[in-house]
Amino acid sequence: MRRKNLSGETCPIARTLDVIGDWWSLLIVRDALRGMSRFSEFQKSLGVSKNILTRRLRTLVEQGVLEQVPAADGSAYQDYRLTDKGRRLFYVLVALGQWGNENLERPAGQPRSRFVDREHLQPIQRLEVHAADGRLLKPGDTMLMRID
Amino acid sequence: MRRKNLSGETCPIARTLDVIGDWWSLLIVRDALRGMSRFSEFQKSLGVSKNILTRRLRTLVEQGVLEQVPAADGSAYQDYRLTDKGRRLFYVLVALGQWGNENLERPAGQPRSRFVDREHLQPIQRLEVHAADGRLLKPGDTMLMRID
DNA sequence: CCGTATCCATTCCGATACTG
DNA sequence: CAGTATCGGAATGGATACGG
Repeated sequence: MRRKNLSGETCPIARTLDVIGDWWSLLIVRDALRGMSRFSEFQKSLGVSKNILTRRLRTLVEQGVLEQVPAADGSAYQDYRLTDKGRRLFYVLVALGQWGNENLERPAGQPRSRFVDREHLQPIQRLEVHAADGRLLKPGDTMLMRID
Repeated sequence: MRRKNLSGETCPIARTLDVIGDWWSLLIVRDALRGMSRFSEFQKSLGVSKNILTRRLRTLVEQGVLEQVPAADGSAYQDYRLTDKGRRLFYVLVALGQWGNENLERPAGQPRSRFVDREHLQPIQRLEVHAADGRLLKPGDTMLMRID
């Protein structure tokens, strides 16, 4: 049988995973956040074959995460740009990157790497989760899922 | 050919995706954050077949996201508990959930759902990213990846 | 340079049947 | 209840060749 379709789930996490719950999609968004927009840039950065890059870009466009605009350099092709919706995946990527930096071994001799905002060159220090009453929530706090 | 192994990448996002960059893993962690620990609980919640649940649980244990402890109720089986490392995926799940709630359609008639901390019953209000100089970073700020 | 079209290998997922 | 074993179908990823 085929993989389950989560788009009808109540849980927003499940619905999100249905959209970008794969590997390449999030890495493409990462590169787009770093300013990449051309097919060849993504391909070079990811080392992925062209046919599957095509497929991923297409579904990201279909889902409104990316949009195609005529290339800025006047070439016959398209630029792939993040939509606002796609740009908001920023938080997801920061969370993934922070978890990796703090919880996974770096391969020997590899430096650390993280997002920096281009204007002020300030690296990201931390990610905070605030409750409705203003308190800061920590990973240890027991959670449940509430239906509003 | 087989899928690329990202565990040797410099980018922490890529390394993280190598560990939990699939569907079921993150949904299992979600349920574990909600307090689930038993095989049957996960299976019922996820609607996944038992053989693949077994596989996922095993790899999550291997990667140190879950650990097996003797069942609290004295039965012959195991409880699957989040390790600290696994518990820190909290931020990733909050980010995914927030993105889903704010950027995806809910299926018709479905209510909203989100994490609430069990003690104070406060729902999560927002997620913030702070730069090293204290400023708040927004999705629109252009980012680049810096190697430290 | 930017893709599309094939083809093949592998992996993944689900159903089912079985065990203690 | 908590798995394991096996099977088949589907989706995925990669190599490669081709076309605008």
